[in-house]
Amino acid sequence: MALRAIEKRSLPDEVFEQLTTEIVSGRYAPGASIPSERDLSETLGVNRHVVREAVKRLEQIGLVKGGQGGRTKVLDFRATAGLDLLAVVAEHAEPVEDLLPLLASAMEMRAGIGAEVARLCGERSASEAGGELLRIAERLAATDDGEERLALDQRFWQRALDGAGNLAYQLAFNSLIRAVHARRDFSLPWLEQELARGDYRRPIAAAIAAGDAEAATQATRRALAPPAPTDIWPTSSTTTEASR
Amino acid sequence: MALRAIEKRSLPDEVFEQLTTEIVSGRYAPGASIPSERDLSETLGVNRHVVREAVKRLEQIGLVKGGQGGRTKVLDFRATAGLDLLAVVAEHAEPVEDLLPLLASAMEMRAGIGAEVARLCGERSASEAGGELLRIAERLAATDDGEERLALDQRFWQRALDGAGNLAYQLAFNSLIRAVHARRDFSLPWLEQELARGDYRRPIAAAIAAGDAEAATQATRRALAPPAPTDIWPTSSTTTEASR
DNA sequence: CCTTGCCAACTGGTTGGACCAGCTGCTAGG
DNA sequence: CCTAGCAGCTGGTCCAACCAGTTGGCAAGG
Repeated sequence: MALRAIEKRSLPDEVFEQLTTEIVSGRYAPGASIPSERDLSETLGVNRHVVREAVKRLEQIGLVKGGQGGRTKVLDFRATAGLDLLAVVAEHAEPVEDLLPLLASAMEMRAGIGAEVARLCGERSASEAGGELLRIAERLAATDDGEERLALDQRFWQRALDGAGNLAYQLAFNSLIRAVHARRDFSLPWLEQELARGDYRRPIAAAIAAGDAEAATQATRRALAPPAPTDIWPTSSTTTEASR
Repeated sequence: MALRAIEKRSLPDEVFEQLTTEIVSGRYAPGASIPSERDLSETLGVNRHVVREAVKRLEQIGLVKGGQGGRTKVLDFRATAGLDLLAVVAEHAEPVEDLLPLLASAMEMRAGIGAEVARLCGERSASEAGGELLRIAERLAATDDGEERLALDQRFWQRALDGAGNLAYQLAFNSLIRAVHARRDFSLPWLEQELARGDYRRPIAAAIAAGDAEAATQATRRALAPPAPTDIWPTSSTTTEASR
């Protein structure tokens, strides 16, 4: 049963990826213009409508800005794009070295909003969420499979987010998850080392169940505190090889 | 000089807005299908490409999921969409009552990541950022104009984010800002009451400048702690009237 | 009767070609 | 030298097909 769903890539997907890589890697610098739709269409050998759709998607996530008449210009995504961009950048970061600080920042944010979500969940729905969180934490402590851990971890936080009742945190979490999933090869080792530091979800679940919001925050902060990235990801061997 | 840039709304923008409103307001429930591109194109009196672009944008932000052959289905955005959706929902929330918890959640998140950003900035670039933050805080304390306060507040956090050196927080901040800007009529009063509670940025800046990360976190938490939404936004009068 | 297989109708995906509308930069006229 | 104006570029929209999957119903076979 090692079968997975086939990823269907449409032509606009393809174009979108190429353009994204060019921009994220800096080959199209902020302020510069990307080629016209007609040029791209000819260069890439696809219809202009296809190019158009890809460019429109770039525009939506805040990588470029177009406008009738003028050329389409590359933006400084750090200033204009939203959190959804994180997954896109993670997927297309070109020197893989650029990827590490990026994923580290995502993990750091995960720790930050995790602590806050634990607090809110403890304050707002300790009794409702507590039991289920404890149950998930138990199963998390029992399994050894990396993929299953990742899934359970996600469910754990999903439940905590429900309890926290904050849409913004919920959506932010979704964005982060997407970024992390885009690079499982890097995120799985991270999770492994988190678990290697001991049973780390049960104290959180217990604090929430007990309605001790402050303790839940502290437990989360302790559990998700990031180590140095180099402790997890070997710097060169697999890395530079993957970047070719 | 009360002139503002004219907002150009393209046809896809228009279609996108209509569909978004239908979905966010729940008239197209999760799991249901939206009309086919051809139907929409005929109903709305625009070309199918226009409809197509709008639907593709919905797909990108995680409101619907399409696929060749099958119908395009509405997703449960709480589970699938990223933080970028917040601004979209804020703009299209239909019973305006739905808007209040949403903006409250955005403000709550702002407080949470604000505290974290202040900590990181204090840890990582106290000396570089401290001075400028103090200067902005001074100007913030000196002005009375709401719009200028909003702009300065944004610059304050922008500088702190630079100092924190965390791309994820940076992008999340951009997303939140967009959501808040989408509803200035609600966010300006919020900021007003924050300021009414006293000079609130200087303690943060001072703590950062002093390199006391923990104090910076605490000062931020205190300054941005949310009051009950009803203390700021009158529940009915202007609200229900705006919803018509 | 239920199952199985197939096909028609419908969906999104892609193409090509045309024209409209706004911006930009060069150029001819002052 | 400056400026008005036009030509040629850009993105925006439309029409009319055809390709390629999915779906659901219908009919043959068990």
